Amino acid sequence: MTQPPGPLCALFRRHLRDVGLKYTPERARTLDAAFHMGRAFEVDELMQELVVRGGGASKATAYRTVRLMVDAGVLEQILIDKDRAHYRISTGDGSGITLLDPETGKMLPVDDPALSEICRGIATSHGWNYRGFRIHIMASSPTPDQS
Amino acid sequence: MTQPPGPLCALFRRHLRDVGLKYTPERARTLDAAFHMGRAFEVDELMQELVVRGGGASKATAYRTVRLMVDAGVLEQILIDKDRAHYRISTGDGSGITLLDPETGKMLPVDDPALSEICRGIATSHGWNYRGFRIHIMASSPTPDQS
DNA sequence: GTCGGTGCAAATGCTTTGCATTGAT
DNA sequence: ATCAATGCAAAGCATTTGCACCGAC
Repeated sequence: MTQPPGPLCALFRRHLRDVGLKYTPERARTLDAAFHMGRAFEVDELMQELVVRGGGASKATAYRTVRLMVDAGVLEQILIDKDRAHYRISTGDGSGITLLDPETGKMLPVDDPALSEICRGIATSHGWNYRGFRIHIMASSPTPDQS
Repeated sequence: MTQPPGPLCALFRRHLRDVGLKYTPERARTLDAAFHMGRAFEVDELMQELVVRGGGASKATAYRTVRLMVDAGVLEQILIDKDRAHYRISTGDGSGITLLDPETGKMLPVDDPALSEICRGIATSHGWNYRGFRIHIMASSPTPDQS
């Protein structure tokens, strides 16, 4: 059973402690499952992954746990589809560029320093106080076969 | 009564004709109102604007008309908030940049042709088939007083 | 025994849809 | 008369919440 990397786990545990909740085996399994999705996912898909890994969760619990992970900064919500929320393991820096295939959910974080400068410029030129940016570049990934 | 620019109107009328519907005064007013929002808006806000301009619309009609405008390519849906759909006058290229104040929820769609080129470049340099991009620039909006 | 965890079902809130009425040609 | 537009209320759907029961310390 591969464990998620320490930092994620620590982040989650710290948050749970801060709000007076416990790091239960259930929640550990959910974190584990989220980490092993390896791509953006919906709550539904996370629930399926939990079942596959043994020991599912009710809809209510799944949603509650996902929210906890978002609050903890372990997951971030990404907006691809108006109807269903998608999540992924957080990039952690609040800003980021992500190549994203809307169909498969596959993601690839990329970097481009020039973009952050441009974004900052756009904000200031409108008189806004720049904080950060998030870019989703929608694209079809090369070959769906080779995950 | 300021009319929306011809191209938008033409786009809308053409689509309506294509699907066998009419360009009624009601729809003209809705297009007009959407154009004059001058910012991203929710369906609710569009309904309020319609009331202000005289002659509101029922929830059902408002939603239906917004959908028609999206289908026509006059509006595009922007994904900022999971709970409510936001729309704005289409930039035409399926991509969009939005200034977003996380605290107030205020949004301002902006344009920057250079960015789409950069994003396209990023996607292709990774071997992905570019579709579009979405940029959220987080920033604090200026105080409303000095608008 | 006290707290929090969980699941079920009911509630929410945005959005869509069914249906009867209304209006235009 | 026909065909589409409109409004109301009901339906849909993802998500949240109320509540009762269960388990750990």
